[in-house]
Amino acid sequence: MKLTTKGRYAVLALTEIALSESDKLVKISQISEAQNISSTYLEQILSNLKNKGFVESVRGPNGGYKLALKPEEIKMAEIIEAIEGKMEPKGCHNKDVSCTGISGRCLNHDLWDELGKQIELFLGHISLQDIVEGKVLGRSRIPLSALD
Amino acid sequence: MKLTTKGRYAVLALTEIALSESDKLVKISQISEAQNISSTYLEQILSNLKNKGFVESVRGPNGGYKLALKPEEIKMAEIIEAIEGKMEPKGCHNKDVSCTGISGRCLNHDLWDELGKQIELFLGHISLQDIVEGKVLGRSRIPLSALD
DNA sequence: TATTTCTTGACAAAATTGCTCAGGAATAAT
DNA sequence: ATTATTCCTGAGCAATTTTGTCAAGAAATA
Repeated sequence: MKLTTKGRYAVLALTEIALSESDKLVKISQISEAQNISSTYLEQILSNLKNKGFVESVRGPNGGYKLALKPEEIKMAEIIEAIEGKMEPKGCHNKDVSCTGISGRCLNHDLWDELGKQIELFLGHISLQDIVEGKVLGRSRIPLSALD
Repeated sequence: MKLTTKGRYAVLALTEIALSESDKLVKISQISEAQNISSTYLEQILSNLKNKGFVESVRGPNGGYKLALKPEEIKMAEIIEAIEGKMEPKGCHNKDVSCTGISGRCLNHDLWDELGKQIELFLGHISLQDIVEGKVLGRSRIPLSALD
């Protein structure tokens, strides 16, 4: 799993865009100043977000970015995955040769798989609209109990 | 949040120890060979796990490690936190000056806080015993819905 | 005493992160 | 047409983190 500033900046940038009046273009310089993030770094990120279809851009004076989708349609998991790549908390790195251990199979594989699934479930259910409306706190849940 | 090989190796090592007959000492060389992990690297990790109270050690011929607690008492979150440090997916890095944005406050802070909470909830409910018994798969859950 | 095993700390190669920089291309206002 | 503005792209790079290695030693046992 991976979660770097790049992914967080992406969410932040999209949040800023979502907060502006609909269809009003938001410039990189605005986001950069508002959030105190390097504008050249943001350029990379927004260019990427554009290629992945989250935003549309207009060049030239008074240009900028706007959302290409409705805020309800943009899920956190999609943003992070687009920017950081597939988030699979790599299990045992040697699934080929070893991964045997004393037990004969890799018991940890399941753990990292399921953790990845949990993260994706969580982020996959939080939309940009939820962020804008502040409906995030208190949504995490205790996992299911071990079955007997 | 952080999850590197060090943390995964720690879980793996403890799993190997938990799988051996109770009170039988497990050597680093055994774990190293079984899982194909550098033994000198494992030394660091196990030494750390010992200092944090997860295992006890015996030096000399036929020495090794054994669990200092019952497998049910050792939770994944504790292991990872002991090895990798507090896992707080740092929200906005500038909570002091900026963090204002167009909106006037940092709306993303909640997201990373809650994600951190979700991860800790998940890993805090999976014990070493669960791992040994293979009771991990299928325990992740969909988050709560946004309240209206 | 010799061997085995854990213990500790310093160090280093490799990978990743978090940017900067230099140029370019499109658009709009003049 | 010219100029200013804005997005776009790729290269490169310093700092940090990761993932170890290595050397020296201490405790225990045979």
